[in-house]
Amino acid sequence: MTLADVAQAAGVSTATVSRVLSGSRPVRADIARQVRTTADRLGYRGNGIARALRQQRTDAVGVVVPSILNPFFTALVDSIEGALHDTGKQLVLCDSRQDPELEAQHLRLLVERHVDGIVVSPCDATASIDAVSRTAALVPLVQLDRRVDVAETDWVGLDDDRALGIVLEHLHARGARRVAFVTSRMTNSSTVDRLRGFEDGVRRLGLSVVPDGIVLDDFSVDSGERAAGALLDRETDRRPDAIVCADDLLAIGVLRACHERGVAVPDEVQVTGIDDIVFSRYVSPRLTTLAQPTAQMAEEALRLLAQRAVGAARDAPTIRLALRPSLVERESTRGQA
Amino acid sequence: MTLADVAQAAGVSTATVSRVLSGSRPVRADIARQVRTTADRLGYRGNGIARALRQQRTDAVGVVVPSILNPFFTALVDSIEGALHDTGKQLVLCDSRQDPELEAQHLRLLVERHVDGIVVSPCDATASIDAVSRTAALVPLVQLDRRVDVAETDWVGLDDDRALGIVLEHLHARGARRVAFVTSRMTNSSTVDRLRGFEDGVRRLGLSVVPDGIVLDDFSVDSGERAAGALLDRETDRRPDAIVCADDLLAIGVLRACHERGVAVPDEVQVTGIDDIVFSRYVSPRLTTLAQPTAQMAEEALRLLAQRAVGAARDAPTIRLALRPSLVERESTRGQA
DNA sequence: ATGAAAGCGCTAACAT
DNA sequence: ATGTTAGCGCTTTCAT
Repeated sequence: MTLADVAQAAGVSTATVSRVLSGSRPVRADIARQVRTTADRLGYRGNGIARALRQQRTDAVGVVVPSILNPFFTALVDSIEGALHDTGKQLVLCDSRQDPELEAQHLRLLVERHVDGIVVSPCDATASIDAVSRTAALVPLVQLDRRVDVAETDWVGLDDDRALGIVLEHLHARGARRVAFVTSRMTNSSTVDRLRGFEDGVRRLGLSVVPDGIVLDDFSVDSGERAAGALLDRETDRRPDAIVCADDLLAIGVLRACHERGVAVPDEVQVTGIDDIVFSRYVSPRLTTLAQPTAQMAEEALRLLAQRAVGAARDAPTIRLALRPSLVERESTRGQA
Repeated sequence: MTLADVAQAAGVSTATVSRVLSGSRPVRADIARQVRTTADRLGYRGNGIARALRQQRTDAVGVVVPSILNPFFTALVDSIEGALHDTGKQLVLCDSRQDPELEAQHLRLLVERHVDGIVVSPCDATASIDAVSRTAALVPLVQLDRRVDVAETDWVGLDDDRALGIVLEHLHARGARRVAFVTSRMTNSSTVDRLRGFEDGVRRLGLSVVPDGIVLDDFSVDSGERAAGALLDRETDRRPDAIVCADDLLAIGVLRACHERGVAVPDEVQVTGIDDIVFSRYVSPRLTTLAQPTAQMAEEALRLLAQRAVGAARDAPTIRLALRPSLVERESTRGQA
């Protein structure tokens, strides 16, 4: 069942059928109707592969994330899928499982698949450099959230410096003075930027960091729980009065550790996260956190991709779009003083 | 940069280059080496679109889920992505947002994209029938988790009858006698099957259901919280001593409602979920639930798809694979009596 | 073992 | 406004 079959059955040329079905050029109304009826009757479907080969465009975009199981990336993928669908494109989803090799392999496959563009959140700030820059040389590519510092690609993400500033100002205004920071190992850009933002904010606001107050593990509930354990099981004067977390998973772990020890949140210790994942609203106490504008991030990323797709802007200067986070005040920090 | 370019540069025919790079037929060792070197030097990439057109195979599988934001489907998609990658295929992800129209549109696009197969969890037991059966007539298709009852497709999912049986036996053994069931509206197959399983189990074990003890809303934390509110804010003798939930989101909402009211779990009320989403381990008390074997489900689904792909089994009798859930005992039900 | 050439199904340039 | 035809890049007969 091909265009040619429809053309023959309708007694017209393949070009006419193509024009009718794609609407690419005007066709006499009665012929158009006739073609459409015939196509319908035969159950003609169209072949996106043949079209893609001819048009050099697949209407597919590849997305590579470190872990779809991380609720933040789930939300991001959801936003991207929605935005893509609005423009008639589809999403090829790849999970790098935090493995640079697997990530590189996925990128290679996406290039072979000739996707129209690639959105990637590189799992490792250094180990991902090669694959990302090689790929960017072949296909429009935009980095989202995490990035590697190679000059030649656009990036959309959170303004991490400002993010930590907002959190620390909030905590400071609510009476916090001796803080701790629970984060992941410094293998990705978000982590690095957030640590810098934390240190800048501490200095600026005249806060102090408790001894061994910066704990590095990975983005998971369990490691948040461990980290908080270490911060809470010590003499009162070395305990923090606020624990800032680099993401919500860690913060939820911290809340669990507090609950376990009967440490009152927010009265004894205030706790904050980043991302505003769905579950941050459902823990007790509900988590104060910084929401990432995932819908806007997705939209901007795809806009940049589309821009690079047209030859003109192919080697325009690259853009870094740092979006503003918004504080979601809930119950794990104190009310207005 | 095409095969022809490589062929010319290496001084051989395109056929030879193709044979070398795909390994489809033996080629003299020195020529092979020469071809590979040339391809490397030129940075030749290969064009999956052209290959797909010629081979009538895209190495892509479409996946359509009701909502990627539901952690159960996230886990399922993750499992599918992993299993696909192991077989060199990629995943085209579509979210129907619980909308049968959107779902139908996604299915149509996947057919046009000529994916090798489709895995779908239909969002509506009746409204999805048309699109699913039409699609199944054109492409190998397997239903996963939810299904519509059309004869012509394979299905892989949980043994829902048995699932509720296991839960109720567990609760009964732990002293529960007057139970309630919190579930979603009867618009999808899982829901229908689970309700039947619940009613069968109640009868078999001689349990009683409290008045208005079956609450229908949707699969969300908020609706679980509402439902539990209605069950708990009543005279003691009309309260359930166990609340069975049709998924973990509902159960987490129920736990919140209990916490809010100071109702002790599991001492006053026992609570169970289904799915074993990641967060069920991180609520307080940790949730007793029924784990779905998502990895196995994904694997079986893809196996069935591959089977249908070969012409032979194209119209073999359809298969329904009901997998056995496993109980994960945590803190929201009582210990061994 | 290698090459020549057909053709997968479509669109777009060109001709009428 | 419509038809004819080349060709997107690859794999796979078929012939040698």
